[in-house]
Amino acid sequence: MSPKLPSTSRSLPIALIRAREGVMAPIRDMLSETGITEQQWRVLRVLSEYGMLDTTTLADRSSLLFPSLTRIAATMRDKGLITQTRDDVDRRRQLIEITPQGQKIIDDRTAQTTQIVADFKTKLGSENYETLLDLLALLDPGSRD
Amino acid sequence: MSPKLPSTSRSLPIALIRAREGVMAPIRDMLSETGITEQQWRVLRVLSEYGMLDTTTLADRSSLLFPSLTRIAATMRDKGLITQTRDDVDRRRQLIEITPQGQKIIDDRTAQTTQIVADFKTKLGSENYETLLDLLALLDPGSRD
DNA sequence: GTTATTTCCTTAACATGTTAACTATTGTGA
DNA sequence: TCACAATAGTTAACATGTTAAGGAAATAAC
Repeated sequence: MSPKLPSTSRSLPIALIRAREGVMAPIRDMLSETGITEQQWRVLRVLSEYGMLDTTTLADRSSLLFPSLTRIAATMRDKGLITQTRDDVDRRRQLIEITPQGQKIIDDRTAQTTQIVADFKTKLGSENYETLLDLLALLDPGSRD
Repeated sequence: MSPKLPSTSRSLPIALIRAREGVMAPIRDMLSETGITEQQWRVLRVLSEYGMLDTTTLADRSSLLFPSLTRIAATMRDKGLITQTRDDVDRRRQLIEITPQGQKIIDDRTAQTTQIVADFKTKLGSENYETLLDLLALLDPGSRD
């Protein structure tokens, strides 16, 4: 006999989407004042943490697909948030770096962002929060099993 | 002193994105043969589970925004996967129902989908799997605290 | 050293995400 | 009943997601 599908209310993909909505809501509220998108914020965060990166590494660490990053980087370059330079050794490669103006966006929102994270930890409890990150990491295709 | 932002490798939004990528990968592989998208699949799943629904309820249960659902429904109607009818009592309201052709897509993939879900349960362990769903539900803005 | 392959990135095309403005229908209050 | 507000959806505009095709530079094969 044919097995039943799980109810959508107990579906892992849908639960992940909804959880993401919940987590992103306050972050989007914060970003709406800055004129940058959630993805642009992610790129700034990664560049701020790791310094100058090539496009491939940046896409990987920002969890963005290549074509998306191409467009996003062009937008951010036009806004003066990043710089793009060719790698002299391997001229296929492109190096991307955050500008002081980009870094300022991060710095100006650090306190708010920290508060948002703290609120979620409180909501879930520190232990649950860490457990959740660990379980999510198990589903990450990029992490080793 | 200004507090430090958490490393992006331990960021909840990014962890949710990556987990979703991992979960959706096999589902997308399955769907690529059918010619429908992940969101269209979700709409079919919800309609199959709940029967005829108005647009608002369908959008909510499918975790789709209104404008997205408007376009998706038009596409699915053209493909013959759903029907759209006006509510005679309240003519603002639109009722959407799955067609036999749409139901067939679900039925033909039930075994595969069930297997994918089973694989994830095995990968995480049944207990962790349920814990994960519970924790994700806590972040869902639609659920009661 | 020239062709084939691979790597890194861009472009294109279509679907969806997101916010805001807009239309049509229904409900309300004076 | 008439102005006003609320509700249900649509449309528009721009950004991103996703897959496929294309282009340029580096590498491998011969």
